[in-house]
Amino acid sequence: MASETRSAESGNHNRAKMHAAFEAYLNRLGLRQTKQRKIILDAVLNLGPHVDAETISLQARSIDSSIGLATVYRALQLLTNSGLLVERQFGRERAQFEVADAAHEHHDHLICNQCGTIIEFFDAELESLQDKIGANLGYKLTKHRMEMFGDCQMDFETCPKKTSKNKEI
Amino acid sequence: MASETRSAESGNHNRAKMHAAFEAYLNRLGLRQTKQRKIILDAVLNLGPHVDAETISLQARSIDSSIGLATVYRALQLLTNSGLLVERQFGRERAQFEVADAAHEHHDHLICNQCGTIIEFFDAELESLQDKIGANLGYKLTKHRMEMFGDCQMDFETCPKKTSKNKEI
DNA sequence: TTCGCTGCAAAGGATTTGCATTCTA
DNA sequence: TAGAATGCAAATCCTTTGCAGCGAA
Repeated sequence: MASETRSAESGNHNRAKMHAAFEAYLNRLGLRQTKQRKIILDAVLNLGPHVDAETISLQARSIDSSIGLATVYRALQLLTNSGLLVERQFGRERAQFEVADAAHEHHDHLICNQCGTIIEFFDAELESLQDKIGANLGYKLTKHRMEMFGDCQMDFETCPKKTSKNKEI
Repeated sequence: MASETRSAESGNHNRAKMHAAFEAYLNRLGLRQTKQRKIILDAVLNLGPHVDAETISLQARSIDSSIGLATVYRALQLLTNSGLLVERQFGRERAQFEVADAAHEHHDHLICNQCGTIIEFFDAELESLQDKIGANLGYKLTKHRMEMFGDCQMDFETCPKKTSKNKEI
């Protein structure tokens, strides 16, 4: 009702702004700009909102096949430290990186049991209820993570990822 | 307010019943009862409500030093499959096992940023709000996971685990 | 006497690190 | 040119697997 959903399409963030922010971050720390880092950031921006390092690596390699996986991980760490990306861990699976869109700084996830599709949403009522619960327990909350699992209306037979995300975590 | 907390002390589940249930499970599948499996179940019951495989292994080895880590992992898998334990993954850290207490089938977690203390709680309002959000997004929820992070009142200087749990996940 | 179990060691998968070389500033 | 960054391979960390011998039923 009060929840707003974020679509899964990419490219709704300002590419130039992201690159500028990354460059600024690198400069601030006296680090260097390299073509690999630019390519890796582009790869993240080109892919969907939830990507793992291997996918990013493949995308980056399609631009420059010499880019090593270690470089991808190192760049992702920089991007995460700079605040441009957020790293998330769903269950035991490989880490997922997502663009920290300033317009949607915080959101939660709804994950389809069958196909693994991840829907992002924000719900103000949920946020305030959480703060209230934390306060009742004597804690001042600094952050939280909430993942809901459910069944979508996809054609499960053809869903490429079906069955893989349905474990207890 | 409506939230109920579960204390972190161990031993509030019926040890004999757990062993009986495990034996029944093993029998049902034509598997064998071994002293290792009994020791490992005991280790879990003796330790707190959130234990990792290594801690369980150490506890089990203190009873029988010949028990191998692989045996611990295999037994934990059986215990998880039988429904007696639930395996949880917090961030990138090692998996935590917890006794699936029938009286508290579902609960969420509040984790202290400083010391890593895990508080379990259940809040009916939160549960129903989550279902509502899922329904609004067109999903029928099957389960969810919610983790809140906050600061407790412990003496941070002496807290053995401080700083280790405060990463973005 | 069967096989399921065990312990050990080796294998796995994701991520990190060491190091000589390459390249940015 | 200095030293940061790269690519590669080796190393980690947690967990799983293969296998020969052990032991429950």
